[in-house]
Amino acid sequence: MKRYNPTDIEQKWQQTWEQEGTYVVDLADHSKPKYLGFSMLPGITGAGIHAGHGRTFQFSDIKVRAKRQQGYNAYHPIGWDSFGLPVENYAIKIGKKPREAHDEAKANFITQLKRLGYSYDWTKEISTADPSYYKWTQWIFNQLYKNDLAYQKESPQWWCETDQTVLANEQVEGGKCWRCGNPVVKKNLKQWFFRITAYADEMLEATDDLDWTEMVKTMQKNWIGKSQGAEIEFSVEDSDKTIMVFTTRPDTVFGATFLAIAPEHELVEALTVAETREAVNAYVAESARKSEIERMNETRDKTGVFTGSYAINPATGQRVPIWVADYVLASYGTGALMAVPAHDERDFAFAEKFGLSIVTVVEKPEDDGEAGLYHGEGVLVNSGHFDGMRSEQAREEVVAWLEQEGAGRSKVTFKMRDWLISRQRYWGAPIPVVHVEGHGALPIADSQLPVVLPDVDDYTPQKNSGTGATSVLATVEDWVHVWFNLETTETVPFSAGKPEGDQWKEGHRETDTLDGYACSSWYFLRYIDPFNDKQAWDPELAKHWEPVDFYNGGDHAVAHLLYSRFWMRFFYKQGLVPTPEPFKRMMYNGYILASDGTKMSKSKGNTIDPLEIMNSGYGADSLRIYEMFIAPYDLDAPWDTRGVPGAYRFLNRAWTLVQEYLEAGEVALSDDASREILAIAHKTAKKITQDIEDDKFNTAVSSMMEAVNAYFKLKETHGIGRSEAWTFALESLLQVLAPFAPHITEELWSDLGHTTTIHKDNWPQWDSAFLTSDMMTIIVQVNGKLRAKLDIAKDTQKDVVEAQALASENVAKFLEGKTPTKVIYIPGRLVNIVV
RNA sequence: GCGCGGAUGGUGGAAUUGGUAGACACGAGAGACUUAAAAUCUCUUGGCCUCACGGUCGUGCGGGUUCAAGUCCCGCUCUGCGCACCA
Repeated sequence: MKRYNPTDIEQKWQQTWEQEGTYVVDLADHSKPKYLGFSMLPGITGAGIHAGHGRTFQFSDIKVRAKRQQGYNAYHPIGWDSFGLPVENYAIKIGKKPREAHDEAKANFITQLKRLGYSYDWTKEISTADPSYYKWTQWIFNQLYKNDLAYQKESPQWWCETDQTVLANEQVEGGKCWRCGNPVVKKNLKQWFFRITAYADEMLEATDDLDWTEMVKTMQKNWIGKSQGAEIEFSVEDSDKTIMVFTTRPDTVFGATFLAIAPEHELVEALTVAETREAVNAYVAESARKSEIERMNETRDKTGVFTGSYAINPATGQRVPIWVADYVLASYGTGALMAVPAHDERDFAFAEKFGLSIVTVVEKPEDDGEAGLYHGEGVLVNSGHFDGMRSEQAREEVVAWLEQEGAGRSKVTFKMRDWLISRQRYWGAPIPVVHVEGHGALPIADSQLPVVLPDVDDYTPQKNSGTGATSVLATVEDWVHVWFNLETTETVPFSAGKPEGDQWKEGHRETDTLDGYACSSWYFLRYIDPFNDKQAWDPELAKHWEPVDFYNGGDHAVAHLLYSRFWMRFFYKQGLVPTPEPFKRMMYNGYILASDGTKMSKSKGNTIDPLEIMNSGYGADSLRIYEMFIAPYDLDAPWDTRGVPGAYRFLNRAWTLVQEYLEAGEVALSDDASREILAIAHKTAKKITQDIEDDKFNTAVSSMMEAVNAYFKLKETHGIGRSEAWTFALESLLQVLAPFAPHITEELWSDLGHTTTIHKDNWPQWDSAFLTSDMMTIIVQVNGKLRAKLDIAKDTQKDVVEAQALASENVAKFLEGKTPTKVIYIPGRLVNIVV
């Protein structure tokens, strides 16, 4: 009998697929329904992938393979997240130039991915660091700029001293840099931003309707962080100045007994009186010295200092002291708040510490134990003509009243900030802008894109330290220094000499580069038109191919997915894409943990290299089966070294079935035997189809194992060989197994005499006639406990079933002669006898 | 602190969404084949009582609803993840 040798057959079929272009897609072919699915763009952060990454890529492979077999024009594209900090830091680590380090590592990635048998269309591979790609990233920057969604602003921003660059809010994780893990500090810098907040509200609203893993949706909603509230204006006593505060509880305005403003607030200086000047200056200086992280992580002890000024509470008309306190964030709301110590924990702590007055304005329900502080809803007191009103209602009425008085209005505030996209690092797409003295920062004409990243010998950020917060590009004089045409927005090198005309001005290129996340926020659109040199993509193709039908990954729950949604929404408004949301289905998958239960990581040396598993003789298919079988997709699961051999045993049994079938010749089966075999075949085909649709890959595998086990038993009782039933059973098994184990199924498919690939237009049709039996199993319970089972004809009437249930031996024993008080019959399922 | 999950055999995990708890796999044990081993095949495998038939307990803990609860409700414990002085 022919033996199962994965190494031989896998290599053979991979070559065949490549030669025959099995997975190559004609993007212009719209004759079949389309299916576009892939996993998050792999980044080059090391020399290759580990088993956990492999699992991630396989989810989309299975989804797309199944659709391809089901007759779709199914496209599984691949590309590389080549630009950005991860790649550059990897290059620094191995002491090579980024391009070189990237290309070398990429070769390993390709070897691994090809060996794993993913059905990528390799002819359409893209890389975000190719000038033909980032030309369009820069073009998108220009479009955003034109639509007032890209701007430059000086403000305090997160700065990573180790990586020598600013970071977006989304890239600061618990006060640490997402790449190097070192604490970050706030620095006041002039930076480029994308105005993602312009779409905050509509993205938030669209989130609920997405078919995405719930956790990711929740995280995104929290990140956007919408708060409905009001802005209330407090006038400063003996001054024409006013302080605007934001609050979500305007109903408590009568209880606002002091104001607290951030140390960075613009009015700190003006509000400080002579007697307090020294103390305030010291406090502000100390706050500035401390990083925001320190302020956060230090004790939650409230600190602050009185400015000496008072404001007037517009509701009560009373004067309230104005304090400077670092628990007020300059970057949220208005950087100032009205403190209502009776109804806010932080304000309460502050008031207690500094002996400020506490006025209750919402009555606490009796059953709420906490003393002196109540932040729930209730009935208003001490609130003038609002007394007796419920706080929910008062919230609106107080705002209406303040509005009438000209002292406030309702206001929505978001936690999400604009997306900081400039980086002081070399390895990224240059921001296509020239600074011209007296004219500001001006984008370069689309026709002159791409602004090519110049090659430099030493790109490391250390090279540049001391020159300030700019990238190493600032040192490339002949690249930076240009003549800029104010009319055409074209540039020529400064060294070429000044062209004719007053419109040509001396300028300097922007030396910051775009965040790598910018490059990966639109690649799903380039996938559908990867060679277009006239436009980023053809909107007509986008109409056909977008949105992405299936997307998955185990990271970037906020940043990448939020940015991509923002850009897609922008493109939608520009009429460039057919939908505002990029990913129809987004599956957020768990990780493979090392066998010790910790996260797999290169630095810990606990990674599993898929090549090693495959080379040890088990091959890609066994690895693939195990990776799907190990756990449901959304769970983290520890790697078990004995799992792959287990998967191999299953494939080997499937192999044995087919080989025995081929060697046996024809076999005559009784009708009952055929029916038994076909019942399993049809049931399995249906179950796997549904499981793949529902992303239940682990139970899909176990169902196939059950089928193979059942066939092993049936082959003993009825014999195996050529026959209608066995042929259908084995062929349908191979068809549903093909997305999981593409090589062995292709080999066996060919052994069965097929001359075309199993991987296209090949999916079993199940017949529900085989799924129903004319018998049913009825569970018989007494008082809810299982006592007997009945196998009876399906059309048996209710009273007959009940009579038989009552009559069965074991049941009678438990009835102890008593008459049942109640008999419950769930048709086709169970009888419960209550005594 | 707030938000979202999770807790089922020795292990990873199933369970038609209120209806046979523990599918499938790993591990373990026994047997067949073999001079022997590997591979392969077959059987057993939640605890306790019983030669068996069967019984009994059992899905983190304590209550509850129901004919019936792993599943629903209330109150806890532990745990993973995210956000974190967001007014």
